[in-house]
Amino acid sequence: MELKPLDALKLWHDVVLDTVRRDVPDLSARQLAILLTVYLESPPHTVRGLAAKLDVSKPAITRALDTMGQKDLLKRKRDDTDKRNVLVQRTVAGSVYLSELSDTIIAKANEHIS
Amino acid sequence: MELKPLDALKLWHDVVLDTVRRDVPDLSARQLAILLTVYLESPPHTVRGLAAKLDVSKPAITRALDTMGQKDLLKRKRDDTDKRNVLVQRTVAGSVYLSELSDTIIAKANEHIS
DNA sequence: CTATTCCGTTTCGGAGCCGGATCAGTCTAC
DNA sequence: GTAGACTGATCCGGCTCCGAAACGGAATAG
Repeated sequence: MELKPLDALKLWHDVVLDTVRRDVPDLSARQLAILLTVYLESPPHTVRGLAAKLDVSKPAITRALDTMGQKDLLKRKRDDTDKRNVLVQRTVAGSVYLSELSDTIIAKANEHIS
Repeated sequence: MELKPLDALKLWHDVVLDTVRRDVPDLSARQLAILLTVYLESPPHTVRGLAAKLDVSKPAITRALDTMGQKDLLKRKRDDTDKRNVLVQRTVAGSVYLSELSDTIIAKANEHIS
């Protein structure tokens, strides 16, 4: 398998264009990074941990969790063992959203990679 | 070659995370879509054409050209044959930016696709 | 118990982006 | 030449997001 520079950009172009057009729900790069991190990396995920991993401020994470939580893509849960912590958890809607994104990527990839 | 759903998401995760961290210059999804369209699709590129292709308003394109022009990623040029039109053209800095993006995508892809 | 540290949230002023409506400039039909 | 169509840019009020600082609650050290 071989992914050439032009193919890589075309793939990115097609997927980004797709997400821009069907703007529901449109996530910022940060929000998407948070969503993907929570779904792909092993728990637990805390606000502080996510802020450190993405190298952004804590309020930015809190706000992203607010908006994505409102869209049911993610949910908060208090840590019972240490009630200062907030654990970020997955939802069904979030899984569906990423599943669709995955489908889009694969579909576009098949057009460019051979 | 085979790109599985999980691989696709991991690839997206790695690249998005990379772009979020090195935030200079951070482009919105729309801006990136414009940039990729101008560099990948055949000219000419007008404000109206880009607005139609991305399905966004004209002011959004004008503003995106302002900010990306300020960063030298893109430049405007009046159409000599029809002076109503503005032709969006490529720059060296824009090519470099996309080249680096391409490198990142390929590097991450090689970790996930086998 | 008290002081300190750590956590996530909220406040604050500021900056950026949004689309609808409108504008000035250009081209075209007649 | 004049009316109309069409271009990209600008104005406008509104909305979102930003990070630094301050906050309340929870855990920890002494």
